[in-house]
Amino acid sequence: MDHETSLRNERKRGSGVKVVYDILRDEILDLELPPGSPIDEVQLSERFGMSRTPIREALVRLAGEGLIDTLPNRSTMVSQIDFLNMHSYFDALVLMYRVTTQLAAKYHRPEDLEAVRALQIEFANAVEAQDALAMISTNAALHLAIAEAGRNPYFTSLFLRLLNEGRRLLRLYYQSYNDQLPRRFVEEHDEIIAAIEARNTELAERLAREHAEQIVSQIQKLLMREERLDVSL
Amino acid sequence: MDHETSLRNERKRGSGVKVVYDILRDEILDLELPPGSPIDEVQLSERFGMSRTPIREALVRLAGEGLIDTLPNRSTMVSQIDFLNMHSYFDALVLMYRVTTQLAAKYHRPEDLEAVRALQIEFANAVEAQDALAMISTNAALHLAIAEAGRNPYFTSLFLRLLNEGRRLLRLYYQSYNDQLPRRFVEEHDEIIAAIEARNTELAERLAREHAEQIVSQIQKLLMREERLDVSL
DNA sequence: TGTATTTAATTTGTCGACAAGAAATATGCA
DNA sequence: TGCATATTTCTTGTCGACAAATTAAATACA
Repeated sequence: MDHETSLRNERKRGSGVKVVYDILRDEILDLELPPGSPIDEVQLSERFGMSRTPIREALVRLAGEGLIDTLPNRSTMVSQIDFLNMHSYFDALVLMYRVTTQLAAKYHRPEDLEAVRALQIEFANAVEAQDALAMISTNAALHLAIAEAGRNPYFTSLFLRLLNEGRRLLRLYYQSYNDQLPRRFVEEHDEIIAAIEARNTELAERLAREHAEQIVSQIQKLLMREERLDVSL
Repeated sequence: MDHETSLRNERKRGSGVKVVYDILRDEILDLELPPGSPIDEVQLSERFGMSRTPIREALVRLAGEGLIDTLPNRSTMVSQIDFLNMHSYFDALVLMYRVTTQLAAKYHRPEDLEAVRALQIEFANAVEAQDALAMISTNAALHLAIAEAGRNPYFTSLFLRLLNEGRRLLRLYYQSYNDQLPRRFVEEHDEIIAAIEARNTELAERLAREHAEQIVSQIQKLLMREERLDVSL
């Protein structure tokens, strides 16, 4: 009996949905469940050792965030990454980088910066260790912490969705993170954090914009390369 | 037997959740279910003539959009309107007005403008008839149609959420929409639509910003008045 | 009478089962 | 053999029931 099903009996009432939701969400974002993977309710209920009801509730929440697609009366599967409308994604991502960083410079409190700095150290360590997966997730966590310091839940929730989507995207290409580029991100983060601390909203916004555009152009390069590969097949 | 329960037998499989979701959503946004109202699952299942399972699924979706709050193992109720952090709301609303209108000027197609114009006529009619509820909902529909012409689903979905929240807010104060102000909105809409059609992104963005700030300052005036009333009690 | 502890009632979370719809398979017919 | 139709299998949507958690009521005790 594996760990998940062994929790069957000791599970607190009401905790089942959250467990299933968190695990599936991570598996989708880490591409352990790649886009298009079929989601079978009975299979999941066997795996997690619970009935289909809490499984379904977790699936409804995942569908609400666009992580899975549900065809009525038919199969449900992990949602595809939309490569055709990628520019919409980049537009939204850059704008949210800018606005959340700007607001962080305006509204942050000292304790916010502590959390941000801790994550920046984690990110630097991941870069040093060349651990691409850790880089991806700590980078998202860092920028989310900055967004939270900006104290606008509307922007923060959209940004979270975009960062998650990006986590999936970057996971596709994490091999190509290798040489000098990550270190540059570490330096850019330091500059952004300094601007936030100095409450220099204009500078923070500009740095965030440049940082975001760096990332976007990097992803676009990877996409281009991949598209060329596709064509050449 | 009322209309809703009479549909019990003729209901298509899978349609139940959507029906409950749509009806509850509208009732919440129209303040027929005011903030704080208790949501009882068995009561709803009796009202809609179906079991608790589809009701619960609809509630999970509503909770995902922040329209209801659920305390584990305890009651669930219509979420409060957060008057304390209203500036976050206004910041997000103004930015989404600006960016969606700008993108509409850039990416719209002829058929988009037809839909927008139809809604603008509806809005003008509502203003003429001094029908505040129709004004609120057609205004939201109009700006959502503009956002859809901009073709960025990330912005559109956040904007939808904000417009819904605003629908609830405005519904609180719809009495005070009376004299010359609404007509000004009609004119501003016309100018915005013209700028979009001319593909003048800068002008469209500026007009949308001014329009949004008009609306925000109007709401703020109403809030101020209300706050003063509260204090004087 | 007031407070603490038990008991009952209410409401949510979970379960197992059944039925409807769609896909896969099998059958009938030219 | 090729195609249309019927049957079976599989998955989802819905149901009614039960159990756990919480709240309200009732009882006991100082």
